[in-house]
Amino acid sequence: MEKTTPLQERVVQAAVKLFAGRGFHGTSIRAIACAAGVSIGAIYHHYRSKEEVFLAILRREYERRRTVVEELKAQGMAPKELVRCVASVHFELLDRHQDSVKLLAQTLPTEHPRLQARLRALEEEYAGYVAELLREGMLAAQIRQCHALTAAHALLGMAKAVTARALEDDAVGHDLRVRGPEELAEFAWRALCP
Amino acid sequence: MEKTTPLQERVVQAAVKLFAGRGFHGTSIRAIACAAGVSIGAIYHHYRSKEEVFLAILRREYERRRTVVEELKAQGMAPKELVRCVASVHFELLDRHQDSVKLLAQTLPTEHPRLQARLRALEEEYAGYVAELLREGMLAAQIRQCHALTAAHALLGMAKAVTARALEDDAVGHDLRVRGPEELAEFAWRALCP
Amino acid sequence: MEKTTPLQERVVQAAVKLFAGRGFHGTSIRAIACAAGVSIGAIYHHYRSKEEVFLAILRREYERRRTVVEELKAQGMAPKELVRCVASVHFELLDRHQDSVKLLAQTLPTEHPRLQARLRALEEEYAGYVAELLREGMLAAQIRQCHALTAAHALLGMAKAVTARALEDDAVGHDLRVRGPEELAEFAWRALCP
Amino acid sequence: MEKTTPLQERVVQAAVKLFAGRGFHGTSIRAIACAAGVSIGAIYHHYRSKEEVFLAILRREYERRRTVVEELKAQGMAPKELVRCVASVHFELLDRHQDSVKLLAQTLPTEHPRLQARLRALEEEYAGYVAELLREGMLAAQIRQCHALTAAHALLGMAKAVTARALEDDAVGHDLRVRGPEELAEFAWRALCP
DNA sequence: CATGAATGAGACTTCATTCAT
DNA sequence: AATGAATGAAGTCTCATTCAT
Repeated sequence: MEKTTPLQERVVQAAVKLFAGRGFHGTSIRAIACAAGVSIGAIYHHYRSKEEVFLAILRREYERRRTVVEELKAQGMAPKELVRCVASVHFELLDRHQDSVKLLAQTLPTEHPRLQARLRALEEEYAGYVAELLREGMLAAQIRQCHALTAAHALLGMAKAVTARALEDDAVGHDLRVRGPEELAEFAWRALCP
Repeated sequence: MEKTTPLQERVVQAAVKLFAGRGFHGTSIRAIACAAGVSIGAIYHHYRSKEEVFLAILRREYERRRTVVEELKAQGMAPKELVRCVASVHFELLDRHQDSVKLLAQTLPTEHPRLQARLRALEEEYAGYVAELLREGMLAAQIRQCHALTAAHALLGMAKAVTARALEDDAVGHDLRVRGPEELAEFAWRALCP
Repeated sequence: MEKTTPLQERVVQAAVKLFAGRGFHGTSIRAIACAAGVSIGAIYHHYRSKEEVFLAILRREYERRRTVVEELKAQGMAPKELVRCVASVHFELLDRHQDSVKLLAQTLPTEHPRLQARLRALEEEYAGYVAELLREGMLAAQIRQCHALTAAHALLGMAKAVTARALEDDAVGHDLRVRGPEELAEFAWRALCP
Repeated sequence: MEKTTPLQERVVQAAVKLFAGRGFHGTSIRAIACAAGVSIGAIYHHYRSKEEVFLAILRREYERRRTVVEELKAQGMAPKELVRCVASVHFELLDRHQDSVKLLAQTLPTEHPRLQARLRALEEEYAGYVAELLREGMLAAQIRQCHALTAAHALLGMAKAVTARALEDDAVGHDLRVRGPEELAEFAWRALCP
């Protein structure tokens, strides 16, 4: 685990909020420094570049999601239930981590040319993790035989899209924040049940 | 229908390729002008800003997708089949329009702060169209009762994610370009069948 | 006298209004063409450049002012009265030619580097004309002995400044449009009476 | 009092010279940066925009003129003498601050559409200050009853025009630089004496 | 460790002007 | 005569990053 200083914590928190609201390019280092109440130089002491700040955040978020699922698994949750959780884990985190959920739902590798490869690797890593879960489920005959990685991407893609829509502040958004998790879990389960 | 001059056609074609490869921010107007073999001024003669070029492209692409589905519907295709098509329409277009497919699979409203609302509206419009298809399917008892708009976003999100992955130039990508359409259609159909 | 086609008339009228409101640089040829309801090309048929349009207007305005004074002189008005008129001639024209008065009151040779010399020449020409009037007044002992060109510039400068202020749409502006001419004439006369 | 860094001082000095010579639009930020021997970014570090540089200069110049008059007043100079000074203060400053005198003599609110209001406010503020001087003079019966603000604008307008002419590098200009102050003071005094 | 002034490349955009039709 | 699409130079401004203090 990365050790983070209090300053890093402040930077990350400010950055998450800004990146989520205005995207990678819409957020300047200066804005982050300002929002975090630290100097520009201080950020460059801890991160090589703006891109590194961005990546550090995404890494942490994907890690967080894996941890949630890993704990459920450790508690003996069955694969068929895990699939539902993967689908709705964004929603579970919505209350306490709205900004980071928004960031994840709104980030695509295209966000920055030079970052493409690394962002993709991050997504692929998480998709690979989910695919592995699916394979275990297939072995346990709790999930239908299918192309695990495709299914993983489909699963994550749908979760991302619905979450993004749920974050809108309109009638549909409000509705989705209530019914989204269940709808999504149901959707996922039906698509993957044997 | 928008009439497009030959120059506009050249601009759009160059822009699609660049936006798809390097994203909105990674693509400069100069690069587009260069690639299209026109002057910078000529682009601004036809489009108010870089954002307008981007929007014009996306509008056209969504329009194209709607047209494809609309034609199938006109030929009498049943809702249960239409759902499969919506899921795999990106793949249908892959051969002739690789760049635009890539662009659509890689674009999120966050791409540009000032564009967010309009990009979202575009996505929402298409999602609304798909939701309407689903509702018709429900009436015909060919699709299970569900929250149509959520299902539409889920459907499109999964298609987007899988397509994006399929566009990668690695083993999985190649594999997906072959098996993706069927997997996706199956995934969608299972999730939505009565 | 320059002959002007109807098209030129439309161009000049539109240009005066725009130049007066937004200055030389704030006014584009396109805006003029648009406001005049003619094509850009048409403007370039009649004027070599935007600068020529601007100069044509200023020439016409200075000419107009000279004509007004010249007519009064032809009617036998005494030098001491003419001085008052020169001071307030802007106001005389205010009702029918608000835009051009505004333009003249707000234009300085600095408006455009490449125009400086020619604008200055125009101002100098008019100042020279006024200086000549003053010299005639001195000969007739109706005006005190003074450095005529200095006095002319002072006279025109004060008229310009007060007119500019009078054109503002506030309480002082309204007040000045009523009392300005008399105040100005009095000011000028006291400064120049023997 | 605004504290100015050495860099700001260099920027302002270069900017004054350029603005005076080529006007606001004829002077590019790049040219200022070049002439000041600083980077473009450095200018934007200290000023929000080119307009702010321009305004900062004008503010300083008007301030300087007020200070000159204020000091004379503090030394007990009578209103009737102060009027003469206000008229010729530009000339007093000519030796040491030729560029800024030129700038002031050649600047009108129209210089830039978006700046109009603020430039006008600056002029109006100074005119208001002069009007107040005139009112004090009227109370002391050293200046004739008149509309103070009109008189102030007239006074400043004439000073501006004569100064501008004096700055020309021809015979008249040379002549005016010698006789201008006295002529102007005389002109002003006659126009305003009881 | 921390600061923030300074850098300068590069982005978007405007606009006077030209020229084929 | 008239049109307006096309040009491309030039302008303002932003921003990631560096470095002396």
